[in-house]
Amino acid sequence: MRANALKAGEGIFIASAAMHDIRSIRENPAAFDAGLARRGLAPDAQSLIELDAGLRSVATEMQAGQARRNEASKAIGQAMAKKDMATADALKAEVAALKEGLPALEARERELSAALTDRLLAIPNLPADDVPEGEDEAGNVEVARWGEPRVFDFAPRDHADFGPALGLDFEGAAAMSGARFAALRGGMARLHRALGQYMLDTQTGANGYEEVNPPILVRDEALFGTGQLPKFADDLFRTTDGRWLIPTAEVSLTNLVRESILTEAQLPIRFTALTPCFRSEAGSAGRDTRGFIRQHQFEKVELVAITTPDRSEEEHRHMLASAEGILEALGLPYRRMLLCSGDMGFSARKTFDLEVWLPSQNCYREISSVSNCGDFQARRMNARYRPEGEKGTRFLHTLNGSGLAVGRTLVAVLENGQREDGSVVVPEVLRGYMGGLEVLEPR
RNA sequence: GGAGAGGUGGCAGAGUGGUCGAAUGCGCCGCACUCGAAAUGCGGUUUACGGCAACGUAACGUGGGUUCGAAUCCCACCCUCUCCGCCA
Repeated sequence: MRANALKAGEGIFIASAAMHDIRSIRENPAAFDAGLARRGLAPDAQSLIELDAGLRSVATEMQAGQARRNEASKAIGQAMAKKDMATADALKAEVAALKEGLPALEARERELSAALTDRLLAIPNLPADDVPEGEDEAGNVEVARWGEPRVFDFAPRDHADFGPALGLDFEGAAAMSGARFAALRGGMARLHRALGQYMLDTQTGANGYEEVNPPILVRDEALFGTGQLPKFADDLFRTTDGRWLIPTAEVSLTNLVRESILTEAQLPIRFTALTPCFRSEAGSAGRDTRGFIRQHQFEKVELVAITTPDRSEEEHRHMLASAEGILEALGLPYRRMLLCSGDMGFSARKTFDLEVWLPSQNCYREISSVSNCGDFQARRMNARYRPEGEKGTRFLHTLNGSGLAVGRTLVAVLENGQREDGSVVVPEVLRGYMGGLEVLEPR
Protein backbone atom coordinates (compact mmCIF):
# COMPACT_ATOMS: atom_id res chain seq x y z
CA MET A 1 0.00 0.00 0.00
CA ARG A 2 1.56 3.24 -1.07
CA ALA A 3 0.62 6.67 0.11
CA ASN A 4 1.32 8.55 -3.07
CA ALA A 5 -2.15 8.72 -4.51
CA LEU A 6 -3.19 12.34 -4.71
CA LYS A 7 -6.14 13.03 -2.50
CA ALA A 8 -9.04 14.79 -4.09
CA GLY A 9 -8.28 18.45 -4.46
CA GLU A 10 -4.65 18.00 -3.46
CA GLY A 11 -3.07 17.96 -6.86
CA ILE A 12 -2.14 21.02 -8.82
CA PHE A 13 -4.72 21.39 -11.50
CA ILE A 14 -3.50 23.35 -14.41
CA ALA A 15 -5.57 26.45 -14.74
CA SER A 16 -5.89 26.91 -18.46
CA ALA A 17 -7.07 23.44 -19.13
CA ALA A 18 -5.45 22.44 -22.36
CA MET A 19 -4.56 18.73 -22.44
CA HIS A 20 -7.08 17.11 -24.76
CA ASP A 21 -8.77 19.79 -26.79
CA ILE A 22 -12.43 19.74 -25.79
CA ARG A 23 -13.31 21.70 -28.92
CA SER A 24 -11.94 19.05 -31.22
CA ILE A 25 -13.72 16.39 -29.18
CA ARG A 26 -16.91 18.37 -29.57
CA GLU A 27 -16.38 18.73 -33.31
CA ASN A 28 -15.40 15.15 -33.95
CA PRO A 29 -16.53 12.86 -31.13
CA ALA A 30 -16.43 9.75 -33.27
CA ALA A 31 -12.73 10.18 -34.06
CA PHE A 32 -11.99 10.71 -30.38
CA ASP A 33 -13.86 7.58 -29.34
CA ALA A 34 -12.22 5.61 -32.11
CA GLY A 35 -8.83 6.67 -30.73
CA LEU A 36 -9.85 5.59 -27.25
CA ALA A 37 -11.06 2.27 -28.59
CA ARG A 38 -7.65 1.66 -30.13
CA ARG A 39 -6.23 2.19 -26.66
CA GLY A 40 -8.67 -0.37 -25.33
CA LEU A 41 -10.75 2.28 -23.60
CA ALA A 42 -14.50 2.81 -23.53
CA PRO A 43 -16.04 5.68 -25.48
CA ASP A 44 -16.04 8.91 -23.50
CA ALA A 45 -16.83 11.71 -25.93
CA GLN A 46 -20.55 11.81 -25.23
CA SER A 47 -20.06 12.18 -21.51
CA LEU A 48 -17.29 14.77 -21.91
CA ILE A 49 -19.41 16.80 -24.29
CA GLU A 50 -22.31 16.77 -21.85
CA LEU A 51 -20.03 17.92 -19.06
CA ASP A 52 -18.66 20.64 -21.31
CA ALA A 53 -22.13 21.73 -22.41
CA GLY A 54 -23.17 21.97 -18.77
CA LEU A 55 -20.08 23.98 -17.99
CA ARG A 56 -20.65 26.40 -20.84
CA SER A 57 -24.28 26.94 -20.01
CA VAL A 58 -23.36 27.70 -16.39
CA ALA A 59 -20.51 29.91 -17.59
CA THR A 60 -22.80 31.86 -19.89
CA GLU A 61 -25.30 32.41 -17.13
CA MET A 62 -22.52 33.39 -14.73
CA GLN A 63 -21.08 35.83 -17.23
CA ALA A 64 -24.44 37.45 -17.82
CA GLY A 65 -24.74 37.96 -14.07
CA GLN A 66 -21.24 39.39 -13.90
CA ALA A 67 -22.00 41.73 -16.78
CA ARG A 68 -25.05 43.13 -14.99
CA ARG A 69 -23.11 43.47 -11.75
CA ASN A 70 -20.18 45.20 -13.46
CA GLU A 71 -22.49 47.60 -15.22
CA ALA A 72 -24.25 48.57 -12.00
CA SER A 73 -20.97 48.84 -10.12
CA LYS A 74 -19.71 51.28 -12.71
CA ALA A 75 -22.85 53.33 -12.31
CA ILE A 76 -22.32 53.39 -8.54
CA GLY A 77 -18.83 54.69 -9.09
CA GLN A 78 -20.14 57.41 -11.38
CA ALA A 79 -22.87 58.40 -8.95
CA MET A 80 -20.41 58.60 -6.11
CA ALA A 81 -18.07 60.70 -8.17
CA LYS A 82 -20.96 63.16 -8.53
CA LYS A 83 -21.65 62.88 -4.78
CA ASP A 84 -25.09 61.55 -5.63
CA MET A 85 -25.31 59.26 -2.64
CA ALA A 86 -29.01 58.61 -2.98
CA THR A 87 -28.59 57.12 -6.43
CA ALA A 88 -25.52 55.20 -5.32
CA ASP A 89 -27.34 53.66 -2.38
CA ALA A 90 -30.31 52.72 -4.51
CA LEU A 91 -28.03 51.05 -7.01
CA LYS A 92 -26.18 49.24 -4.25
CA ALA A 93 -29.40 47.72 -3.00
CA GLU A 94 -30.24 46.68 -6.52
CA VAL A 95 -26.89 45.01 -7.09
CA ALA A 96 -27.06 43.27 -3.74
CA ALA A 97 -30.26 41.61 -4.88
CA LEU A 98 -28.81 40.85 -8.28
CA LYS A 99 -25.89 39.26 -6.57
CA GLU A 100 -28.00 36.71 -4.77
CA GLY A 101 -27.37 33.83 -7.10
CA LEU A 102 -23.97 34.80 -8.45
CA PRO A 103 -21.63 33.18 -5.89
CA ALA A 104 -23.45 29.89 -6.36
CA LEU A 105 -23.05 30.13 -10.12
CA GLU A 106 -19.37 30.95 -9.75
CA ALA A 107 -18.85 28.01 -7.44
CA ARG A 108 -20.71 25.72 -9.82
CA GLU A 109 -18.62 26.95 -12.72
CA ARG A 110 -15.38 26.26 -10.82
CA GLU A 111 -16.63 22.82 -9.91
CA LEU A 112 -17.59 21.85 -13.45
CA SER A 113 -14.44 23.30 -14.89
CA ALA A 114 -12.28 21.35 -12.43
CA ALA A 115 -14.27 18.20 -13.13
CA LEU A 116 -13.72 18.55 -16.86
CA THR A 117 -10.02 19.24 -16.38
CA ASP A 118 -9.65 16.20 -14.14
CA ARG A 119 -11.36 14.01 -16.69
CA LEU A 120 -9.26 15.29 -19.56
CA LEU A 121 -5.99 14.98 -17.62
CA ALA A 122 -6.63 11.29 -17.05
CA ILE A 123 -7.11 10.44 -20.74
CA PRO A 124 -4.05 9.16 -22.59
CA ASN A 125 -2.80 10.44 -25.90
CA LEU A 126 -4.49 8.97 -28.96
CA PRO A 127 -2.46 6.72 -31.26
CA ALA A 128 -1.19 8.03 -34.58
CA ASP A 129 -2.84 6.65 -37.70
CA ASP A 130 0.10 4.43 -38.63
CA VAL A 131 0.24 2.73 -35.24
CA PRO A 132 -0.79 -0.94 -35.56
CA GLU A 133 -3.89 -2.20 -33.77
CA GLY A 134 -3.36 -4.41 -30.76
CA GLU A 135 -4.28 -4.96 -27.16
CA ASP A 136 -0.93 -5.65 -25.57
CA GLU A 137 2.69 -6.36 -26.36
CA ALA A 138 1.71 -9.33 -28.48
CA GLY A 139 0.45 -6.81 -31.02
CA ASN A 140 3.77 -5.01 -31.41
CA VAL A 141 5.37 -5.25 -34.81
CA GLU A 142 9.02 -5.98 -35.41
CA VAL A 143 10.14 -3.56 -38.09
CA ALA A 144 13.90 -4.04 -38.18
CA ARG A 145 16.66 -6.20 -36.81
CA TRP A 146 20.35 -5.42 -36.55
CA GLY A 147 23.26 -7.76 -35.80
CA GLU A 148 23.49 -11.49 -35.38
CA PRO A 149 23.21 -12.96 -31.90
CA ARG A 150 26.57 -14.44 -31.06
CA VAL A 151 26.89 -18.20 -31.26
CA PHE A 152 28.42 -19.38 -27.98
CA ASP A 153 30.64 -22.44 -27.69
CA PHE A 154 29.64 -22.64 -24.04
CA ALA A 155 26.35 -22.05 -22.25
CA PRO A 156 26.07 -18.27 -21.76
CA ARG A 157 25.35 -17.32 -18.18
CA ASP A 158 23.10 -14.77 -16.58
CA HIS A 159 24.88 -11.56 -15.59
CA ALA A 160 23.47 -12.02 -12.10
CA ASP A 161 25.56 -15.16 -11.84
CA PHE A 162 28.94 -14.07 -13.17
CA GLY A 163 28.54 -10.33 -12.47
CA PRO A 164 29.27 -10.42 -8.73
CA ALA A 165 32.78 -11.69 -9.37
CA LEU A 166 33.30 -8.64 -11.59
CA GLY A 167 32.07 -6.10 -9.04
CA LEU A 168 28.30 -6.22 -9.33
CA ASP A 169 27.38 -6.20 -5.65
CA PHE A 170 23.76 -6.97 -4.90
CA GLU A 171 24.27 -8.13 -1.33
CA GLY A 172 26.06 -5.05 -0.09
CA ALA A 173 23.40 -2.81 -1.59
CA ALA A 174 20.53 -4.93 -0.28
CA ALA A 175 21.93 -4.71 3.24
CA MET A 176 21.53 -0.94 3.29
CA SER A 177 18.77 -0.27 0.76
CA GLY A 178 16.79 -3.46 0.26
CA ALA A 179 15.81 -5.32 -2.87
CA ARG A 180 16.24 -3.88 -6.34
CA PHE A 181 19.41 -1.98 -5.52
CA ALA A 182 22.96 -2.74 -6.51
CA ALA A 183 26.38 -1.29 -5.88
CA LEU A 184 28.89 -1.34 -8.70
CA ARG A 185 32.50 -1.72 -7.71
CA GLY A 186 35.89 -1.53 -9.34
CA GLY A 187 35.96 -2.27 -13.05
CA MET A 188 32.20 -2.77 -13.07
CA ALA A 189 31.63 0.77 -11.81
CA ARG A 190 34.08 2.10 -14.35
CA LEU A 191 32.47 0.18 -17.21
CA HIS A 192 29.10 1.62 -16.20
CA ARG A 193 30.59 5.11 -16.08
CA ALA A 194 32.29 4.56 -19.42
CA LEU A 195 28.97 3.61 -20.98
CA GLY A 196 27.27 6.75 -19.68
CA GLN A 197 30.09 9.01 -20.82
CA TYR A 198 30.28 7.38 -24.22
CA MET A 199 26.54 7.77 -24.77
CA LEU A 200 26.52 11.37 -23.62
CA ASP A 201 29.51 12.27 -25.75
CA THR A 202 27.93 10.67 -28.78
CA GLN A 203 24.55 12.37 -28.32
CA THR A 204 26.12 15.78 -27.76
CA GLY A 205 28.51 15.30 -30.64
CA ALA A 206 27.38 14.10 -34.02
CA ASN A 207 23.74 13.76 -32.98
CA GLY A 208 23.34 17.40 -32.05
CA TYR A 209 21.83 17.22 -28.57
CA GLU A 210 22.58 19.90 -26.01
CA GLU A 211 23.88 18.49 -22.75
CA VAL A 212 21.79 19.39 -19.73
CA ASN A 213 22.34 18.71 -16.07
CA PRO A 214 18.80 19.12 -14.79
CA PRO A 215 17.07 18.90 -11.43
CA ILE A 216 16.02 15.37 -10.60
CA LEU A 217 13.63 16.47 -7.85
CA VAL A 218 10.55 18.11 -9.33
CA ARG A 219 7.18 19.48 -8.35
CA ASP A 220 3.71 18.18 -9.20
CA GLU A 221 3.28 20.47 -12.19
CA ALA A 222 6.26 19.01 -14.00
CA LEU A 223 4.84 15.50 -13.75
CA PHE A 224 1.37 16.62 -14.82
CA GLY A 225 3.07 18.19 -17.82
CA THR A 226 4.75 15.06 -19.07
CA GLY A 227 1.84 12.83 -18.08
CA GLN A 228 3.08 10.76 -15.12
CA LEU A 229 0.48 12.51 -12.98
CA PRO A 230 -2.30 12.26 -12.07
CA LYS A 231 -2.54 8.58 -12.96
CA PHE A 232 0.81 7.06 -12.08
CA ALA A 233 1.69 8.50 -8.68
CA ASP A 234 2.24 5.01 -7.31
CA ASP A 235 5.13 4.40 -9.68
CA LEU A 236 7.06 7.32 -8.23
CA PHE A 237 8.99 8.19 -5.10
CA ARG A 238 7.84 11.28 -3.28
CA THR A 239 9.92 13.33 -0.90
CA THR A 240 8.67 14.46 2.49
CA ASP A 241 8.50 18.07 1.28
CA GLY A 242 6.13 17.09 -1.52
CA ARG A 243 8.53 16.85 -4.42
CA TRP A 244 9.12 13.79 -6.56
CA LEU A 245 12.19 11.93 -7.75
CA ILE A 246 12.12 11.82 -11.52
CA PRO A 247 11.40 8.41 -13.05
CA THR A 248 13.16 9.62 -16.22
CA ALA A 249 14.96 12.78 -17.34
CA GLU A 250 12.18 13.15 -19.91
CA VAL A 251 10.37 14.99 -17.11
CA SER A 252 13.16 17.47 -16.43
CA LEU A 253 14.18 18.04 -20.03
CA THR A 254 10.70 18.43 -21.50
CA ASN A 255 9.58 20.78 -18.73
CA LEU A 256 12.44 23.09 -19.62
CA VAL A 257 10.11 24.62 -22.20
CA ARG A 258 6.93 24.62 -20.13
CA GLU A 259 4.85 27.79 -20.32
CA SER A 260 7.11 29.31 -22.92
CA ILE A 261 6.57 30.65 -26.41
CA LEU A 262 9.45 29.85 -28.74
CA THR A 263 10.22 31.31 -32.12
CA GLU A 264 10.30 28.96 -35.06
CA ALA A 265 13.97 29.83 -35.56
CA GLN A 266 14.84 28.27 -32.19
CA LEU A 267 13.54 24.88 -33.27
CA PRO A 268 14.21 22.06 -33.17
CA ILE A 269 15.65 21.96 -29.65
CA ARG A 270 17.45 18.76 -28.73
CA PHE A 271 18.32 18.04 -25.11
CA THR A 272 20.19 15.15 -23.57
CA ALA A 273 21.04 14.35 -19.97
CA LEU A 274 22.63 11.55 -18.00
CA THR A 275 20.67 11.26 -14.77
CA PRO A 276 19.66 8.79 -12.14
CA CYS A 277 16.05 7.66 -12.48
CA PHE A 278 13.87 6.38 -9.67
CA ARG A 279 10.94 4.03 -9.94
CA SER A 280 8.95 2.37 -7.22
CA GLU A 281 8.23 -0.64 -9.45
CA ALA A 282 5.02 -0.98 -7.48
CA GLY A 283 3.26 -2.93 -10.20
CA SER A 284 6.08 -5.28 -11.06
CA ALA A 285 6.40 -7.42 -7.96
CA GLY A 286 8.07 -10.68 -8.87
CA ARG A 287 9.26 -9.55 -12.31
CA ASP A 288 12.99 -9.38 -12.99
CA THR A 289 13.79 -9.69 -9.33
CA ARG A 290 17.18 -11.17 -10.11
CA GLY A 291 19.91 -9.12 -11.68
CA PHE A 292 20.35 -5.53 -12.74
CA ILE A 293 17.45 -5.28 -15.19
CA ARG A 294 14.83 -3.69 -12.98
CA GLN A 295 16.15 -1.47 -10.19
CA HIS A 296 14.58 1.24 -8.06
CA GLN A 297 17.46 3.50 -9.08
CA PHE A 298 19.23 3.41 -12.42
CA GLU A 299 21.00 5.73 -14.81
CA LYS A 300 19.81 6.68 -18.22
CA VAL A 301 20.91 8.98 -21.00
CA GLU A 302 17.70 10.61 -22.11
CA LEU A 303 17.00 12.36 -25.40
CA VAL A 304 14.29 15.00 -25.74
CA ALA A 305 13.33 16.98 -28.82
CA ILE A 306 11.08 20.01 -29.04
CA THR A 307 9.90 20.81 -32.54
CA THR A 308 7.18 22.02 -34.86
CA PRO A 309 4.37 19.62 -35.80
CA ASP A 310 5.50 19.33 -39.41
CA ARG A 311 8.98 18.22 -38.36
CA SER A 312 8.21 15.85 -35.53
CA GLU A 313 8.19 12.70 -37.68
CA GLU A 314 11.59 13.61 -39.04
CA GLU A 315 12.82 14.29 -35.51
CA HIS A 316 11.45 10.94 -34.40
CA ARG A 317 13.58 9.19 -37.02
CA HIS A 318 16.65 11.16 -35.99
CA MET A 319 16.15 10.24 -32.35
CA LEU A 320 15.68 6.60 -33.23
CA ALA A 321 18.91 6.64 -35.22
CA SER A 322 20.66 8.38 -32.32
CA ALA A 323 19.68 5.57 -29.96
CA GLU A 324 20.37 2.76 -32.43
CA GLY A 325 23.81 4.17 -33.20
CA ILE A 326 24.89 3.44 -29.63
CA LEU A 327 23.82 -0.19 -29.82
CA GLU A 328 25.55 -0.61 -33.14
CA ALA A 329 28.77 0.98 -31.93
CA LEU A 330 28.73 -1.40 -28.98
CA GLY A 331 28.09 -4.34 -31.30
CA LEU A 332 24.90 -5.29 -29.48
CA PRO A 333 22.28 -7.08 -31.62
CA TYR A 334 18.87 -5.51 -31.34
CA ARG A 335 15.48 -5.29 -32.95
CA ARG A 336 13.21 -2.32 -33.47
CA MET A 337 9.59 -2.76 -32.48
CA LEU A 338 6.72 -0.51 -33.43
CA LEU A 339 4.42 -0.58 -30.44
CA CYS A 340 0.77 -1.32 -31.05
CA SER A 341 -2.04 0.95 -29.92
CA GLY A 342 -2.68 -0.96 -26.70
CA ASP A 343 0.91 -1.13 -25.51
CA MET A 344 2.00 2.49 -25.78
CA GLY A 345 2.73 4.70 -22.80
CA PHE A 346 0.22 7.29 -21.61
CA SER A 347 1.68 10.33 -23.38
CA ALA A 348 2.81 8.77 -26.64
CA ARG A 349 1.09 8.87 -30.00
CA LYS A 350 3.69 6.62 -31.59
CA THR A 351 6.51 4.64 -30.01
CA PHE A 352 9.39 2.48 -31.15
CA ASP A 353 11.02 0.21 -28.61
CA LEU A 354 14.57 -0.98 -29.12
CA GLU A 355 15.18 -4.41 -27.69
CA VAL A 356 18.66 -5.75 -27.11
CA TRP A 357 19.64 -9.38 -27.32
CA LEU A 358 20.27 -11.06 -23.96
CA PRO A 359 21.85 -14.49 -24.46
CA SER A 360 21.03 -15.77 -20.96
CA GLN A 361 17.34 -15.12 -21.53
CA ASN A 362 17.56 -16.12 -25.18
CA CYS A 363 15.40 -13.19 -26.14
CA TYR A 364 15.34 -9.47 -26.84
CA ARG A 365 14.70 -7.10 -23.89
CA GLU A 366 13.71 -3.45 -23.94
CA ILE A 367 16.62 -1.07 -23.68
CA SER A 368 15.16 2.08 -25.21
CA SER A 369 11.76 3.54 -25.92
CA VAL A 370 11.51 6.36 -28.42
CA SER A 371 8.21 8.22 -28.51
CA ASN A 372 6.59 11.03 -30.39
CA CYS A 373 4.10 12.67 -28.04
CA GLY A 374 2.72 15.09 -30.62
CA ASP A 375 1.24 18.12 -28.87
CA PHE A 376 -0.05 16.09 -25.91
CA GLN A 377 2.60 17.14 -23.40
CA ALA A 378 2.90 20.61 -24.89
CA ARG A 379 -0.79 21.20 -24.20
CA ARG A 380 -0.41 20.04 -20.62
CA MET A 381 2.64 22.28 -20.18
CA ASN A 382 1.30 25.15 -22.28
CA ALA A 383 4.43 25.13 -24.42
CA ARG A 384 3.96 26.96 -27.71
CA TYR A 385 5.79 28.52 -30.63
CA ARG A 386 5.07 31.35 -33.00
CA PRO A 387 4.90 30.13 -36.59
CA GLU A 388 6.75 32.50 -38.87
CA GLY A 389 4.47 34.89 -40.70
CA GLU A 390 1.47 33.89 -38.62
CA LYS A 391 -0.31 35.80 -35.95
CA GLY A 392 -1.01 33.47 -33.07
CA THR A 393 0.78 30.61 -31.39
CA ARG A 394 0.61 26.87 -31.76
CA PHE A 395 1.47 23.99 -29.51
CA LEU A 396 4.87 22.41 -29.94
CA HIS A 397 5.51 18.76 -30.47
CA THR A 398 7.65 16.90 -27.94
CA LEU A 399 9.57 13.65 -28.32
CA ASN A 400 11.62 11.62 -25.93
CA GLY A 401 13.69 8.49 -26.00
CA SER A 402 16.38 6.66 -24.13
CA GLY A 403 19.75 6.87 -25.67
CA LEU A 404 20.22 4.52 -23.80
CA ALA A 405 19.35 3.04 -20.41
CA VAL A 406 22.85 2.71 -18.98
CA GLY A 407 22.14 -0.10 -16.52
CA ARG A 408 20.48 -2.34 -19.05
CA THR A 409 23.20 -1.58 -21.55
CA LEU A 410 25.72 -2.72 -18.95
CA VAL A 411 23.80 -5.98 -18.64
CA ALA A 412 23.84 -6.42 -22.41
CA VAL A 413 27.55 -5.69 -22.67
CA LEU A 414 28.28 -8.17 -19.89
CA GLU A 415 26.15 -10.95 -21.26
CA ASN A 416 27.04 -10.55 -24.92
CA GLY A 417 30.73 -10.10 -24.22
CA GLN A 418 31.15 -12.82 -21.62
CA ARG A 419 33.80 -15.50 -21.93
CA GLU A 420 33.79 -18.97 -20.48
CA ASP A 421 36.23 -17.99 -17.71
CA GLY A 422 33.85 -15.34 -16.41
CA SER A 423 35.68 -12.37 -17.89
CA VAL A 424 34.05 -9.86 -20.24
CA VAL A 425 35.41 -8.22 -23.37
CA VAL A 426 35.19 -4.43 -23.19
CA PRO A 427 33.71 -3.03 -26.42
CA GLU A 428 36.29 -1.12 -28.39
CA VAL A 429 34.52 2.24 -28.27
CA LEU A 430 34.64 2.16 -24.45
CA ARG A 431 38.31 1.35 -24.03
CA GLY A 432 39.36 4.98 -24.20
CA TYR A 433 37.11 5.59 -21.22
CA MET A 434 38.60 2.64 -19.36
CA GLY A 435 42.28 3.49 -19.54
CA GLY A 436 42.72 1.11 -22.45
CA LEU A 437 41.35 -1.89 -20.59
CA GLU A 438 40.32 -4.62 -23.03
CA VAL A 439 38.95 -7.28 -20.72
CA LEU A 440 37.18 -7.10 -17.39
CA GLU A 441 38.61 -9.91 -15.27
CA PRO A 442 37.06 -11.56 -12.20
CA ARG A 443 38.58 -10.19 -9.04
C1' G B 1 17.07 28.57 9.33
C1' G B 2 16.54 34.30 10.68
C1' A B 3 15.54 39.51 8.85
C1' G B 4 13.94 42.57 4.90
C1' A B 5 12.37 44.11 -0.23
C1' G B 6 9.73 42.84 -4.41
C1' G B 7 6.70 40.12 -8.52
C1' U B 8 2.13 44.92 -13.40
C1' G B 9 1.81 44.25 -21.14
C1' G B 10 7.81 42.15 -25.76
C1' C B 11 11.04 45.32 -22.29
C1' A B 12 11.43 49.41 -18.71
C1' G B 13 8.05 51.50 -15.42
C1' A B 14 3.48 54.37 -13.17
C1' G B 15 -0.79 53.17 -10.63
C1' U B 16 -2.56 51.79 -3.24
C1' G B 17 -10.67 50.78 -3.49
C1' G B 18 -14.52 53.33 -8.46
C1' U B 19 -15.56 54.52 -16.17
C1' C B 20 -7.86 50.79 -15.08
C1' G B 21 -6.95 45.89 -19.59
C1' A B 22 -4.10 49.37 -17.15
C1' A B 23 -0.28 56.21 -17.73
C1' U B 24 4.45 57.14 -19.85
C1' G B 25 8.93 55.67 -22.40
C1' C B 26 11.35 52.01 -25.49
C1' G B 27 10.49 48.33 -29.08
C1' C B 28 7.35 46.57 -33.07
C1' C B 29 3.58 47.36 -37.34
C1' G B 30 1.08 50.83 -40.74
C1' C B 31 0.57 55.69 -42.81
C1' A B 32 2.42 60.78 -43.78
C1' C B 33 6.85 63.67 -44.86
C1' U B 34 11.54 62.10 -48.05
C1' C B 35 14.81 60.51 -54.27
C1' G B 36 15.81 57.02 -50.17
C1' A B 37 16.96 56.86 -45.05
C1' A B 38 17.30 59.21 -40.31
C1' A B 39 14.56 62.58 -37.50
C1' U B 40 9.50 64.04 -36.85
C1' G B 41 4.09 63.56 -36.84
C1' C B 42 -0.47 60.50 -36.82
C1' G B 43 -2.70 55.76 -35.98
C1' G B 44 -2.17 50.82 -34.26
C1' U B 45 0.20 47.07 -31.12
C1' U B 46 -1.70 41.26 -24.71
C1' U B 47 -4.05 36.68 -24.17
C1' A B 48 -7.82 32.98 -23.24
C1' C B 49 -12.90 31.50 -23.32
C1' G B 50 -18.12 31.95 -25.18
C1' G B 51 -20.77 34.03 -29.55
C1' C B 52 -22.25 33.85 -36.95
C1' A B 53 -21.66 38.72 -35.25
C1' A B 54 -22.45 42.90 -32.21
C1' C B 55 -20.48 41.97 -27.96
C1' G B 56 -19.57 39.72 -23.23
C1' U B 57 -16.45 37.38 -19.47
C1' A B 58 -11.73 36.49 -17.36
C1' A B 59 -6.48 37.52 -16.57
C1' C B 60 -1.74 42.85 -12.98
C1' G B 61 3.05 35.77 -9.75
C1' U B 62 -0.83 31.54 -8.21
C1' G B 63 -5.19 30.20 -5.38
C1' G B 64 -8.83 31.79 -1.95
C1' G B 65 -11.42 35.86 0.74
C1' U B 66 -13.55 40.97 1.97
C1' U B 67 -16.57 44.57 -1.00
C1' C B 68 -21.96 47.04 -4.83
C1' G B 69 -16.91 47.35 -7.03
C1' A B 70 -9.96 44.81 -6.09
C1' A B 71 -3.74 45.69 -9.81
C1' U B 72 -4.89 48.35 -5.12
C1' C B 73 -7.32 45.54 1.29
C1' C B 74 -6.92 40.36 3.95
C1' C B 75 -5.12 34.98 4.03
C1' A B 76 -2.22 30.95 2.01
C1' C B 77 1.24 29.36 -1.47
C1' C B 78 5.06 29.98 -5.50
C1' C B 79 9.13 32.71 -7.32
C1' U B 80 13.11 36.63 -7.38
C1' C B 81 16.55 39.86 -4.88
C1' U B 82 19.52 41.79 -0.37
C1' C B 83 21.75 40.87 4.46
C1' C B 84 22.90 37.20 8.43
C1' G B 85 23.64 31.98 9.75
C1' C B 86 24.76 27.02 8.00
C1' C B 87 26.72 24.08 4.15
C1' A B 88 29.20 20.58 -0.77
